[in-house]
Amino acid sequence: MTVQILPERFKTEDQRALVADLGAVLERAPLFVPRMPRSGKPFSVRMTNCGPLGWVSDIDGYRYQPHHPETGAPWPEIPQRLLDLWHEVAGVPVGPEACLVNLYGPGTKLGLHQDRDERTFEAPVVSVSLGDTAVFRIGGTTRKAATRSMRLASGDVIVFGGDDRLAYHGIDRILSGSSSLLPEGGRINLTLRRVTPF
DNA sequence: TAGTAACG
DNA sequence: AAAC
Repeated sequence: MTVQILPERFKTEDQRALVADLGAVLERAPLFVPRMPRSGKPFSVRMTNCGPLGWVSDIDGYRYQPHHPETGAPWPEIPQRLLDLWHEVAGVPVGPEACLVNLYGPGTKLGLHQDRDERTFEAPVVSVSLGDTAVFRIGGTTRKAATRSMRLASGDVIVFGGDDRLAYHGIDRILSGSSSLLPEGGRINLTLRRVTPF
């Protein structure tokens, strides 16, 4: 098992500081609704990004690009405390290039998927949970592999590395009202990724 | 197949 | 009815 869980890696004070950092990101890079390739069906999660590259999905497919799909502006910088986290836990001599910001409200789900649009899988994916607890599902590296459910609470960090870098995972449900961290409620997930080889 | 719906 |  190379999925590493760091429970409550961020205490309340640092979680609040992260939320403030994200407020600045959201001002410059508004949330957008991703859509499924081909069908154009909308996701229930809303997204934005920070970093040199951002992950987007629309009718043309999944990809990383350097600009916001609606404003055309470059993504804002990744907040320093997230860069610090990466350098502490990722175990690679380079920084992350993308930080996907996912906002989950009540009823938001994200189906089982792999993070596989990067051009390198050498670096792990580092994920931070903030706000309401999520019912998270994780499986193996094939769709048929058994899955298990676990809860992710505010401040928890997961590192997907090694054999589990390509593990299928998703969000079954958000436990609304389980945290008071976010003024509007809901959950934010931050996903730090290296996109290009190093 | 990062989506949905129907079924048991 | 919700979860799977």
